[in-house]
Amino acid sequence: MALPLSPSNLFLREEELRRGLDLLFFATRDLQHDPDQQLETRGLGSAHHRALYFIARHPDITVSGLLAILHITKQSLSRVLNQLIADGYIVQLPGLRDRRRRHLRLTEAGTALEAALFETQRERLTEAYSRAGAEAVAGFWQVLWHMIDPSNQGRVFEHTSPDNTAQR
Amino acid sequence: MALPLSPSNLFLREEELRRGLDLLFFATRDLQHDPDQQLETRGLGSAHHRALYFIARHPDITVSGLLAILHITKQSLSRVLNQLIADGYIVQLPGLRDRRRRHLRLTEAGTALEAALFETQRERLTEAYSRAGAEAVAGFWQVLWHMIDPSNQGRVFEHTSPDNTAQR
DNA sequence: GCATAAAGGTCAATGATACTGACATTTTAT
DNA sequence: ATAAAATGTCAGTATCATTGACCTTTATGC
Repeated sequence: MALPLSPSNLFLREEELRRGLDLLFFATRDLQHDPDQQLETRGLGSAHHRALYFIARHPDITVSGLLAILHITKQSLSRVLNQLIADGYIVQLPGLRDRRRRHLRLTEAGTALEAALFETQRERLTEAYSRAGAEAVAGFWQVLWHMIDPSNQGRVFEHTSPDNTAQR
Repeated sequence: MALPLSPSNLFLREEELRRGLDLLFFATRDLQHDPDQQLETRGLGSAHHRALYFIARHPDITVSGLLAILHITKQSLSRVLNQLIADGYIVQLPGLRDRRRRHLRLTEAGTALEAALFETQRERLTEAYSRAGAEAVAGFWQVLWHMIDPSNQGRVFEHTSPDNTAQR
């Protein structure tokens, strides 16, 4: 017969793990809902939002770099990028050091759109952060950080790639 | 000219908000990847997983209740539920008090499948919780909780509906 | 210099998940 | 008796993803 779990480890019981799954589901559900109207009026979807977001986050990221973040196929990404290019939200610039690489960058319109989409999420995020407090936010980051595959953790905040030399 | 932000509010700057978005993306991306092989071998997808999860979480939930959680149309949910019923993972039981309602319940096979899917996520979650510590987990919950629309917060941990009277 | 690999693009077919709109059934409530 | 609620279904469509095959351009290793 096993002893009851010590109180300090109660947060590892199944109910506490499922509570985290519940909260993650509802929070991301509501958070992703915010930019939707904004996107719909321009004939775009969540896939375009994700691409815009990470190009804003990592200026001059290559196609491979974006694929490594999004974990989709290049055919899927290609469709999304071509639409964003056709609509004038992003541009591709061949690399100087390696001209096979296409570095992705937001145009002025793309920067404006990405900022508008972020604005729809800002209030929810600032409300959540300020209601929870700075210490809670630190914990929030910690737990999420450790949920990420260690092999990917290194890439999360890598904002300047070692080869971001693009024309212009 | 505005004064610089006070250090106590630095966590509300845009970079800190975007950091949360980054972490949420990568953590949920990796977390949702875990059950995928398990699901694929049985011809199921993430939509089936979500339904199984919330039926496990809220035994005897009605179709309306599940729709309110998932925020999809009844046509979309119907397809998913019919597959799960056909495969013997869930059953529908008419309500005793209101026979229009269909209460959803996992079968033995459904309970086993849901448990197997949860197992694929358990290690990642326990690792994250224990590496981050109990205090961080509390913060993790707090921030996510405040990200949820207040109108929905009440329903998050409502495990026994006021009318869960189902046959058998 | 030449073979090979890397980075990227494209065509075609398909699958999973979602949507709108319309309509039907059963049961409850007024 | 009629209206409304809860659920189901048919039909068509959109979005986002997949696999597989093939191609071009450019870089690298020998």
